[in-house]
Amino acid sequence: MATEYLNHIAFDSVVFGFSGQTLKILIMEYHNTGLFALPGGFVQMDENLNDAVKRGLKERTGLDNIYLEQFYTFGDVARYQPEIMAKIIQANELEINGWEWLLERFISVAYYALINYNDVVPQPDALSDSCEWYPMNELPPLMLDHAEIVAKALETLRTNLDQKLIGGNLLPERFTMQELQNVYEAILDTKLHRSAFQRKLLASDQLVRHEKRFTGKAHKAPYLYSFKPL
Amino acid sequence: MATEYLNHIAFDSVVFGFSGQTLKILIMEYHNTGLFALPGGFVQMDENLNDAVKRGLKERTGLDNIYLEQFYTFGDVARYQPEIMAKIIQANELEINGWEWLLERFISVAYYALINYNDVVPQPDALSDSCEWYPMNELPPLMLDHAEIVAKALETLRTNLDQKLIGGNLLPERFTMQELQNVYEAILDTKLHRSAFQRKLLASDQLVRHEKRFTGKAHKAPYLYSFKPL
DNA sequence: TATTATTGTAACATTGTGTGACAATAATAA
DNA sequence: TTATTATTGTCACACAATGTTACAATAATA
Repeated sequence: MATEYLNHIAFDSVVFGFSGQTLKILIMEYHNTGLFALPGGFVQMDENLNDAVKRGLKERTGLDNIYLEQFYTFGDVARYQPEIMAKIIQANELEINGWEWLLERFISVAYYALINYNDVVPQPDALSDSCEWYPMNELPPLMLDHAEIVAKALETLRTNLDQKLIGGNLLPERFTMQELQNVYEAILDTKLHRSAFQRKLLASDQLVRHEKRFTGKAHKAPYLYSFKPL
Repeated sequence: MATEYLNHIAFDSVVFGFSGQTLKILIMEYHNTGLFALPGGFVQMDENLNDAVKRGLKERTGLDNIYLEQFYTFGDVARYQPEIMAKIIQANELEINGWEWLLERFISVAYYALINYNDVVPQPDALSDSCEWYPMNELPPLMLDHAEIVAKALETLRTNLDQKLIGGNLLPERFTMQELQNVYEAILDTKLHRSAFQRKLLASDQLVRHEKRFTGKAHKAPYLYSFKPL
């Protein structure tokens, strides 16, 4: 057990989803501790770092092929707080023997993921009793430096949003222009001009227009779009 | 010795300098091995990751207060090649005892730095017999995945260049507009329009104009500029 | 004093975006 | 059947940023 993973190295994932006009992320709660944390994990001895993160996400979300991007590695000494890890181990009634490696200092490589909220039923891991969606403005207090990790993830997502046009990863395959605009507004936390937004995205040559979606409401039906495959 | 550093964790630095119209980086050569590598190092048990990198750069360049940015963490299994580390240890006629930790798998956190070429006399470390500037297009074959690290550093520098206006870190305190344009052209590997470049940088409100520089040439003398302090 | 090379800046064209307006249209109400 | 309502797709205009060209200013030389 102790030699299964690379010591001192962890990863954490900020998994973004979009539902009800707001941006949400996955947060786990550890058994009987009141401790909330980002879903994360460790790297097996014979495993690529990126593959370890994909494996972790697969376990939490059931999804393969997730849009995933590494954004920063957190390595301050201040994140070394063995009491917290000891508390988690004890709350799970585990013998410390075999888990000593968890009590050492860790550097954490952080990733963010964009997934379609409706594709997922979040699954806790063995040490946790829940893995749930939390709106970005209603996060519980997070352990260690996880609040800082979330803040940097959002900052990176915002700067990458326009250049990579990745907003669509938070939506189902087909979506309306209004839905896509809602995603952008939730991420950037600003109102955008409908006309300019539509013009810009159509001009980007990255969308395909499909059939209209008739919702039964008394107004013009919007077209559905999807992103062109790479 | 073995417990002084965090096992499995390394850092590498891509140190950019500018001289003779071309972008250069620092490369080290290990004693009697023909192996070339980026300057890097390891993180002490009680040291922040970012501080470890600053310490490493201070040893190679003598400079404090370097413009430094973390850009990616490399963690593929393929970078685990203990033969190479063994070769370096043997070439330095060291006993393997005490250096076993170097033969394990490492994850490397990569940073790039921008420094004023003329401020530096590169210093090799104990295992190396040289630390020298190499033009970007005349790099020697680099060990492990260091060529990939350099490529990603340049890519990141290019995308960050405009938004952060960091080009000035590669120049002396005062410089002409032409010199600054040369830096941008070397980094982006494209020609820029003199007029548009000058207009854009003056409009950015980040430059201070100083006295002219008289070079003795038969033409108008350019103004010197410096970046406004943060 | 004319010449030369380079610099600082203006002028115009082109492109991208902010802002508002308007016709098209899907359902409902009269 | 027709008017009404809300929303959508698109256009028009204004303004800002950038590409492109031109030209006067100027430091040294011929």
